[in-house]
Amino acid sequence: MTTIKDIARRANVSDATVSRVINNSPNVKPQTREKVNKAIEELNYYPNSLARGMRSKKTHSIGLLLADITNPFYAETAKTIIERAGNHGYSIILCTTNNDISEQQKYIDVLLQRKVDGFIFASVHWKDPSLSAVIEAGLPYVLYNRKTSAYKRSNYVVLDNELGAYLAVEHLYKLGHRRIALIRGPHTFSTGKERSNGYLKALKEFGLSHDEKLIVQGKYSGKESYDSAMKLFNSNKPPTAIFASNDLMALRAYDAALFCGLSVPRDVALVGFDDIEIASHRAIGLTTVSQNRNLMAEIALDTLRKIIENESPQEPAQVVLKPMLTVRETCGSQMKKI
Amino acid sequence: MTTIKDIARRANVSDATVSRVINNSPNVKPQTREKVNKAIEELNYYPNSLARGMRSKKTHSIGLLLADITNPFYAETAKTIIERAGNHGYSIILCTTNNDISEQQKYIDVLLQRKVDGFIFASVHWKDPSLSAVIEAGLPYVLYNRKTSAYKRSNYVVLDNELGAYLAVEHLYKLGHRRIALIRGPHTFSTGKERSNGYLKALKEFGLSHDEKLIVQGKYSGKESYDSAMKLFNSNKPPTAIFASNDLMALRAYDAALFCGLSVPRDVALVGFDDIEIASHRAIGLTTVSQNRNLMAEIALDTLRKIIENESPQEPAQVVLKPMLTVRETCGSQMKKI
DNA sequence: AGACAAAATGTAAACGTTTACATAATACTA
DNA sequence: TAGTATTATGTAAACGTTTACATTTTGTCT
Repeated sequence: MTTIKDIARRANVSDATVSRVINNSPNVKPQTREKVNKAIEELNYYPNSLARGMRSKKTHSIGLLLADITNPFYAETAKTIIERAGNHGYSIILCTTNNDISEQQKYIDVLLQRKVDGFIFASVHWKDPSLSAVIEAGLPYVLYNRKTSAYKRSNYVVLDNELGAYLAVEHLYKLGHRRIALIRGPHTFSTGKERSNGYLKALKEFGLSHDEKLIVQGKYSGKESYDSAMKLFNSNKPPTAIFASNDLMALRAYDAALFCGLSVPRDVALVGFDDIEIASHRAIGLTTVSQNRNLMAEIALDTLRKIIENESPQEPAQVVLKPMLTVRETCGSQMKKI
Repeated sequence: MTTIKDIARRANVSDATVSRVINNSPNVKPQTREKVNKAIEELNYYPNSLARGMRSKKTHSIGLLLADITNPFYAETAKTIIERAGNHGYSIILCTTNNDISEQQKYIDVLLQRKVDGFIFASVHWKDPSLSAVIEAGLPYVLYNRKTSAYKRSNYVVLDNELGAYLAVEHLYKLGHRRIALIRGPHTFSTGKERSNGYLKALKEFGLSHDEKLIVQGKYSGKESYDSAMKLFNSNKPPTAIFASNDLMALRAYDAALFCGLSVPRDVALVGFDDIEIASHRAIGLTTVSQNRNLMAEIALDTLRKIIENESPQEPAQVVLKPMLTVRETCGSQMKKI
């Protein structure tokens, strides 16, 4: 391993000067800089991040905690974050929690040991004690997509989920649907809760009765939503439309509908949430609540970077983005006459 | 920050003893161990990974380089790797290269500075000089999915892509198809090349003429495959079946077919490669070459871990897994009579 | 040319561990 | 019980940087 000392010896300067060159310190004679760079080149030297971090208390690494990287929503936002971080000299340590708080806790501990400069969470629960370790350590963090009740002064960037859900149901209502079901996401997450709220709000506003039979459970990934949709279709008064709390769930419902021999949208209309890539495929054509994912991820990263680099304990950045409805084929323009 | 010294003082032992406790060294009196653990508990101490890595030359971190995390194939394998690594005390630093060699080179440099214990690559090109830095540094690495010609003695775990493609074309042939097109992946990757080879081999074997007009270009992600499929459909002798080099490309072709008013599989049959999650959705039903992704990712990680932990420079581990064809709806069981 | 300010460089400590080696405590043997 | 082997603990150096401070060099002004 060639170290800063080797360079120093070769260039006939002190370690400190080499360090100055590496760090682009202004006060170094151009001639010296050149000498040092030459030695660096010749010996194929690159600095040791561990030693740097050890001394300077900055590792230029960020912990990113996601529920599930196979959910396209997270994959796409992670991509944005990783690339943007890389462009600014930060590396991303990626951890996936499977929505398990104790997993998250475990990863937070690991990342604290690794001395990350900050955290980005897209994995928090509404009740989530695990952030306390981060806060005690005094490390900056930003939440995206999901908020938590545990720390009101968190930095976050989220969507107006209630509005999104409202728009979805409104659309269905205007198409003539009156029996609109909800496959709700887990209420242990702000997204699940808020989207359910938006659904209920719309029902009330349009004078539709709140029928508990039309509300079924789902998880954001996995097969549960499929079974829940089946339950809806097999009930004695099935819905004419379904709003699902995310696209993955909507796709499961779609799958279940096809299994039941139902046609979408003729027999049942479908709206999802997230606008993942596949939603726009012509074989799917999922109507969905869309959000500017890139923007969300960008804001999350930039906010964190600003906090890390300024160290200024300003007011928490709390951004709420507005969703819009992207209309495709799964709702049709007419509802089936019953 | 509470350090090992604080613990030592509190427990009335030396730093070395604390270190021994932390590292589960055998030679420490149970009573002492308890004393130390108590102090650790009380002061809420956790060791500093940077300092550890600095001294012990092991960071328990692994660099994972992928082309594109939004491709479900990579997302799913990454998930497996991240989780499995976490279970063994390793953290994953994730980098995405967008199939750009210079990006890859850049990330390799960063990861070398960060003193990762090893690399996992699913991003290598067939001609790929960027690994040389890893090899010079003497760090272990494992390739998965793609091989490279640059280093014959690399550890890798890949699929028998040629066989996979052959199976796909064979299936189409047996269904009666004689004009079978290929949307080929970039030949700058082993996967693209090998899958094309399998296609050609099958053509030859079944006595089908090799028609260059039936072979079009695609990239593994992005819209290019859509345009290429359009070209096929708009030609004066369109194919009755298409084999695409991965599922994402097959989905693009599917989309293009629908845009052209073609029915799948009545007007055109479709086979993909990878068997990503959405392929099994009933609205899609993509026939595809499937592989045991979990297995591939598991082997990749376990192989790397073994090398890291044994340090033994054995024979390179070179694993080739066998694919199988998963038949769904996009081929039908009959071809259209022309 | 001399005095002073500014710029460039050097020195050495510090960051928080692990580890080779030395030493002390304990257990075992005859 | 003395002598020895074994186990437990301590000491101090080392890992490769950065940085506060000290020192030297260079430049500016009269």
